[in-house]
Amino acid sequence: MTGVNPKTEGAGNPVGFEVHDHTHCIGTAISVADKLCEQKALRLTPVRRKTLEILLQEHRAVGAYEMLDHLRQAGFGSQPPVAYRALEFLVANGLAHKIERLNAFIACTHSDATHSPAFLICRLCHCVAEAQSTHLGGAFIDTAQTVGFQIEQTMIEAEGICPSCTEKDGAGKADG
Amino acid sequence: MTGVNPKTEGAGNPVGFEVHDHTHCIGTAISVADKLCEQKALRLTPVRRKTLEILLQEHRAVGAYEMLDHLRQAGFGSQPPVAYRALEFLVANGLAHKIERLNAFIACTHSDATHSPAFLICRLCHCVAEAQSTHLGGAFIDTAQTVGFQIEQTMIEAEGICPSCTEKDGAGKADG
DNA sequence: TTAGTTTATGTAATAACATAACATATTAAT
DNA sequence: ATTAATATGTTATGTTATTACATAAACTAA
Repeated sequence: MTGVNPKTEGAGNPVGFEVHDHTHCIGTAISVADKLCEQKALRLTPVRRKTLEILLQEHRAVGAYEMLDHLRQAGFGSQPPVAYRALEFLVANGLAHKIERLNAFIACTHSDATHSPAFLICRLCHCVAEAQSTHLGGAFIDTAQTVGFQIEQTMIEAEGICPSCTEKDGAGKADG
Repeated sequence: MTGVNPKTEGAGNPVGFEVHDHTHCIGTAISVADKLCEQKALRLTPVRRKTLEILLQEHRAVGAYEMLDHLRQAGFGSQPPVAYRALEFLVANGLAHKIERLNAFIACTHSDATHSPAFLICRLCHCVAEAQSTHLGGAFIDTAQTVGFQIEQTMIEAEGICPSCTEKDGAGKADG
């Protein structure tokens, strides 16, 4: 369904469009989440922690029902709210993001601060990379200010083809 | 459900965050659509035309099932594909956009050319304004190029509070 | 400790959004 | 008129998400 087989991923495999030590990044992210929850007096309960771990392991956008399968296998409840509530908690606290385009969720890779996420979504394999959006083009901000709209949150989702799929798909679509 | 009552809108009412002659803009948009379809040898059939008219009249994001209600009342089929197909046609040909955040559709207000839409979505009344995104911040584009991702389509959806709701909501949240 | 409160989890039921598949009808081309 | 292509109507089903309510665990204040 996604074109990615998460079971074959491991440390050193290419994920998120680049090679990195995946095991390390999971551990780091969990530590960061722990610290954040301690600071904010949030409860990173077993389901929530497990949900975050699954997102980190998969390292791609995971649908709520797919997450539910994982959670059930891990011994948690098997009804939709179990997954939706855990995901909601993670999103609300900046530990994960929802990719609207895919109706799916992904672990945040920049947990250090509140940020406007920007995503690169591969339409072939559904891999997702999170970029630092930092700020939008001035024209957009200007429009908002001119009409008196107060922006609270901005979402940028770019759809296209990831480097891995560009290779598989043939050189015809790449210019280099 | 949406906080907006479309039935009370008319020429001169504030819609899309600013006052304008709504009747005029509907007529213009339909003309543009007619011309575009003629040029591209596309068929703006009765259901499709009616669907576009409804989007233009509402001047806000309309869900597929809400659209279906309208279409049924206008004598068209009453099953989901009727609405989804018409909306798909409009979106595919740049006459409408899907707001992923709301699972809803809105008429395009810049039909003159292919463009990357950017939306301002009011989280209180679900009004939507379309801005010209033109281009994104360089950092984002750079990231894509660096990792070798080929962007095909970009979606920007900003959520916040529209000027109309800012007024109603009290001055507490506004700074002016 | 206990009682009361808040927060989180489990489950059932259902709502909301979307598509597949197939029959019929319309349009365009010959 | 015949054929092919496109569009519509309808049935059925798949997918995503929420409401509502019962139970359990964690916190608070005696």
